[in-house]
Amino acid sequence: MEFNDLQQTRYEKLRQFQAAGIDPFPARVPKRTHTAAALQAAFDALLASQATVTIMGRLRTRRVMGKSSFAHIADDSGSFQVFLSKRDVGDEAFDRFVDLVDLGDFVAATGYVFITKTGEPSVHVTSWTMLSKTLTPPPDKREGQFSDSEARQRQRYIDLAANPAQRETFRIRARLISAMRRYLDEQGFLEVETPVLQPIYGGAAARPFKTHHNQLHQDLFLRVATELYLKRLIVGGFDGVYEIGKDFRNEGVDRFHNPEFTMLEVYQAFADYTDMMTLTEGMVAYAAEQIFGTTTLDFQGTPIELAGPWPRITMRDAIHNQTGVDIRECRELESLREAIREAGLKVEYKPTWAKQVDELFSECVEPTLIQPTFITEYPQPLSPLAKRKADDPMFVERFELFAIGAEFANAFSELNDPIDQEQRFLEQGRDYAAGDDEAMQMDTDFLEALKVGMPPTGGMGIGIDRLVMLFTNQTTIREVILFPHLRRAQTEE
RNA sequence: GGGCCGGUAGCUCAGUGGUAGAGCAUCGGACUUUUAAUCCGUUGGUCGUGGGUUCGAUCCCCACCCGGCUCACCA
Repeated sequence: MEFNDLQQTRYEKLRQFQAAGIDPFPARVPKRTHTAAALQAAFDALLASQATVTIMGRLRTRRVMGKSSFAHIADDSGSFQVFLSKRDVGDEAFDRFVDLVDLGDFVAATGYVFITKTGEPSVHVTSWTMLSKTLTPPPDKREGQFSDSEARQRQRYIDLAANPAQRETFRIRARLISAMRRYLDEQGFLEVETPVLQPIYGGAAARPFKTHHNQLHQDLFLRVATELYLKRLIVGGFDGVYEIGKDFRNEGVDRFHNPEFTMLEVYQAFADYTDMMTLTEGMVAYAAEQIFGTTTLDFQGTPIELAGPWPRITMRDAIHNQTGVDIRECRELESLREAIREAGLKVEYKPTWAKQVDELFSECVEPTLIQPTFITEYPQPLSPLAKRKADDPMFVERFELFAIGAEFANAFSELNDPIDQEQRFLEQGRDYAAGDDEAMQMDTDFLEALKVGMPPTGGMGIGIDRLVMLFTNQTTIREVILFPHLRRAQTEE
């Protein structure tokens, strides 16, 4: 193993521990009586009782003054000051603490609590134990100094260790997922797991990752969505199912996209897309309330109000309000383009009416949606798995949820007519042949399932990572994923 | 993929066509109530990689790698 200068110095201290008969990586650990936070909470009682306490963690700072020393020991809950003196721990133990322990090392300290001259609750140490030697020094004794985003993401373990505040993001992430799971469980939904490796991918407009099963000589795709399997389960008779898991999409990486990301999809029998709106706003508000005790979050200085009901605006109205263009009046590509021209909008031309509507919406409306908003009634060709509106088959019963200018969720009244669904797949196939490499594949087994009969069903998918961004006030998805995708670093030889 | 910006000590960053700088960390010394302790001294670099121009390149030019922002595409 190769060491740099700093690591070499620490390695030599490790050898000195061993020479003194002390294992720098002991298997047995003294019993921890308190975390830093617990010690703080119980401090007054401990001060009165003078009970013996033991805390353990990384040495974060150390101030040596000849024959005594102050230090801070940091654990997952926070940090706590300890005080050592030669008189109390003995010359040998004191010198070892000063000479052989480095910042970042794990140590245990036992003693009794007291308050320093300057009023800081502290542990007066009577003995200490080496728990684990660290060879690589912490980047800086000051928190938050390890700030290079590339280094932080490549070596997340240093980021988390050096920037304890960073751990809070991932605690909130865990609590958010936990809260959503609890909400759905309490409503009677069944959590299920469906295949990640799929012979036919579908359920979203996206390019897949392709892999191969050697023994079966079979190409497989990593799922881009869980939708089509979850709907098969509704066919099977479950009233409500959900899955929280990774989807994989072979696309670019930016502040809203990671090639693998976490999605919640939920399906409810005998329900429609309006029920999904109620479910979505209820679940998100519940999670915020559970985690923060409030439904008002701050995102980059803007208060975001999550308490429902959220505005429900049709795509037609949203576009009309923002641009004056009425997509109901312009039902042909040419007339729509004409209206866009007349309105003086800078919108790229798209090959079909539906895609032109989508472009118009994305450019002119989406960035304006800061507070949670449901946009409803999408053009049918953009929605190959959604049920048509009874009074206007050019549109479907669908909504997407937007906030902070980005899309969060997508939901519809699920198409359960196998004949219509087959036509939609065929239409997708034509799109694919025409060069749309994100179009879905014909899934004949899914059609077989629909032939067996699927009740009217509402379905919804929501991007967990983006929700975590909103909940943790982060502007890039990389900050809410522990190990985001990065290009391979240059080979280090 | 396009445009713009960046990569210098372990970390955070200055800087220059002529021997490479600071703070913190490291190392040595002083110090028994410190608070990112303080004080004195010290070590540490293939200046992202590879070419080119030049007497001389970390600096100028070209290509590439990695990252950030942004545009395009998408949850």
